[in-house]
Amino acid sequence: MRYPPEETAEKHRRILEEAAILFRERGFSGVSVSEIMKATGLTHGAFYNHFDSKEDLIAKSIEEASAKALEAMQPIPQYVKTYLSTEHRDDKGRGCLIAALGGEIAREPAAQAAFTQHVEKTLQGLAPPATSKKGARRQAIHALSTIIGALVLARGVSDPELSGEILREARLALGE
Amino acid sequence: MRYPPEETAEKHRRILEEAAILFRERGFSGVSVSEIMKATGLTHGAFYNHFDSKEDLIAKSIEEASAKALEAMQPIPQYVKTYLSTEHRDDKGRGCLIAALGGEIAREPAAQAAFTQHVEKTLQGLAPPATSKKGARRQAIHALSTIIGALVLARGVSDPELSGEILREARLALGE
DNA sequence: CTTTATACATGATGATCATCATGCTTCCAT
DNA sequence: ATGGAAGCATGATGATCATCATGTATAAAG
Repeated sequence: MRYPPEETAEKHRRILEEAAILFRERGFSGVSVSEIMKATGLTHGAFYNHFDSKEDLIAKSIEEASAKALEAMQPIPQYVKTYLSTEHRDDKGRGCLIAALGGEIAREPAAQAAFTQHVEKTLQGLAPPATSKKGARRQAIHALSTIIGALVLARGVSDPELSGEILREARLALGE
Repeated sequence: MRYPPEETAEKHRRILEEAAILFRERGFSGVSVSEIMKATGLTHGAFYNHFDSKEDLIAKSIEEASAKALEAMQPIPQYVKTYLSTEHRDDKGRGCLIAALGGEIAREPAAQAAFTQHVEKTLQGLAPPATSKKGARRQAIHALSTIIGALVLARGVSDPELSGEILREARLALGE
């Protein structure tokens, strides 16, 4: 049956939200369209009323995750600290898009435009043009690269001690 | 038909080699068992004479890629330079295992033991206990994290200028 | 108050896979 | 030499998907 536009828009939002979480948790190919729809309380049939294809959803869900991440950004020192926490390491679904999906995005052309925007905006958030200090841009690239790499390592490694060491040492190497 | 042991061993090696390349290029779920076998000149039927399952192959191919990577290791300055080159960025198949598959390995329990070994050995290669300088271990973790993160970013971004900037600035931030 | 299009559910469809079953041929142990 | 098993190819099997087709109830347009 037909539904009022607000309800439809709300469902659309929730599909995006669930997709953004599930994709970060299990990867693009690790989650089926059906699962995403089920997670939002609908069935697979409704999917194509909201998106053109799974690829389309992937691109849009990256924008969704990006927007939320940019809202929560902080100056470098605090950002590094929360980014390299064990809580972030253990909460992929709500965590950094880049660390969770960067590798797969490199193979998913449909996702790269949104990803590029996200990276550029994140760098600008870390090195505000207002500050415009010499080397601020380089420092942003350096810090972002380091925390992403460290998080990927800390998540992939099965030894909890090594995982913790990586987080800690990367934090210290970035000065606190 | 039956084949002499040397031929069989050689085929086994080539399956591993092709798998290690294809997985890095397209991800674990992006490559089928059939494709890998075809790439080595065999058919899918022979696969289970060599490995227990695809998961088994994944674990073994990580060991294969790791061994080759460790052979080619260098002291940090040179390592950083070649790691953050556009050539490495554009040759995922023969490049760093961690940057190409780190994200997926975090979701593949069967792969994590081999991955953990690889990370630990790489760190030891970058911070030789012989050198045993204060902070060598931290420096190794820092450098490795940074180059991995930078490579993931440079590969995922569709703007070639941004991609190049990331490689360059990360290199400079690590002191040339 | 009709009419129409929308949003959804259920149920195909066709493709892709990992894995298994079978049979043939050749190596190897006896 | 000979019986058995190894190594491979071909061809199931069954599961999982993305996507499409259809029916239906209702909101919105006229």
